[in-house]
Amino acid sequence: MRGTDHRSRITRLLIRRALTELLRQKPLQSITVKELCEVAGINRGTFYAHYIDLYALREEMEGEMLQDFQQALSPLLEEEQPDERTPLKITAGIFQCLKDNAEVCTMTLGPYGDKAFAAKLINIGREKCVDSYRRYFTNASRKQLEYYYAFVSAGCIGLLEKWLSEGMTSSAEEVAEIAQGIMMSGVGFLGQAKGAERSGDREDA
Amino acid sequence: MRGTDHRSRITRLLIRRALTELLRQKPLQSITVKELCEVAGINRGTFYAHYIDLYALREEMEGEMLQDFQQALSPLLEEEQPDERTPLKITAGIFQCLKDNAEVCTMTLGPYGDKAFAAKLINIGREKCVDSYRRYFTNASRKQLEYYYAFVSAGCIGLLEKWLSEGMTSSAEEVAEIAQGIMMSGVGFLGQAKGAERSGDREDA
DNA sequence: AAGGATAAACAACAGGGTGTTCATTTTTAG
DNA sequence: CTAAAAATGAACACCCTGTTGTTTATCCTT
Repeated sequence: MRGTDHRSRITRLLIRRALTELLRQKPLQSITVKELCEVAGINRGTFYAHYIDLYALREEMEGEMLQDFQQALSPLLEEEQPDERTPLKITAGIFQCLKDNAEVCTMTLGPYGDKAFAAKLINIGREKCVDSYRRYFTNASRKQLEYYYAFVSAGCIGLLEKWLSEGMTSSAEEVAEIAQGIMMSGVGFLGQAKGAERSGDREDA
Repeated sequence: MRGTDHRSRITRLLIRRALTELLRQKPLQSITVKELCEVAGINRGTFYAHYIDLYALREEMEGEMLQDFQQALSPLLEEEQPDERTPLKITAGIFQCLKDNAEVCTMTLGPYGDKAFAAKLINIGREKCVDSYRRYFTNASRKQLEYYYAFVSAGCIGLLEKWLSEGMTSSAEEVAEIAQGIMMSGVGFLGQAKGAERSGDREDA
């Protein structure tokens, strides 16, 4: 990588914006360096002065998103104020962080996103969550805990994709409540089933 | 596509096997026609005699998997024997079908799989499921139903990926029970939480 | 079994993207 | 203002692509 020159920073910004733009339309593998440089309005040689290839570029951007993500999460996961961090607040914090990084989310988790990155995201939370489950559900088998995590982590990303596809019009809290509700109660989240109906108090609009 | 000649069928078999083989190692976009032909042991020109490009090849294979899938599902979804098709049996049938098509599943849903195909799979069940939900959960909003489906369909695919990564050692029924359990009860699937413990009857080994 | 038809193998081609190098111009920083 | 750093444009050999034309092998029919 080149230095912290004013021009260097601008060039890298142009490159990143071009990639974000192009990843809205097609997968990385269908994007050529030449194409990206035309969109960015820079010389092709200049690209190679900054990055080895398109994959290195995406990796850098994903890495920064990952840092943001972990940083935004750390206060929520700290041991110091266990009274403050209710499950819902943690979930809401996660979705808020995702909303703040909407562009990168689209890039990495949208239709032309990077499956490997999604897997990485999931893995970050895995141990912590499974350990946490294990403390509360002492009778569940390790296998059950792992499968539960596999399901709900993928489910959350599916939810996020849906949210993205709708332009993230709902608030982070709202989506977090949905995720929370499903993870906690399954279909129970949808309210009383027909036939077992009662004077319903539910949480929809 | 060429005719049904004996040689043609063998050639196509070789091509398909080569693609399946290569997709274990890298995404389609990183595979060249040249490479595939070397693996398949055929001439590069011969490939173009059968397929337009690698994407057409994959599409054909995915299409066949999709047909298998819908065919395996149709008896489960028919209206004729509604007493036979309990939710668990349907779910088990789905996972059994996925297990029968393990190779294609790895190809399309594994680490180097095709996000678009997963999305297509999800969309197939969407309307049917949401309509079905709507009948049972008359008080839930459309948005809740859609978000619930987005979550659990993605969750099921996440579960499938986990299952695949473990070589599908568990039975289809077992995985179906897990999926069913989570979808129905959320964390409740994991048994009684600590603090609210009672003489537990759970379903693990 | 012979012969016409079909498909595969082979070779050659232009076209386009890659990654690198070099000389040149522009911009930044001291 | 000057020297260093960065961007540019052009050129390059390389590899993959997709196509075409020719030759060889295999098939199906008679």
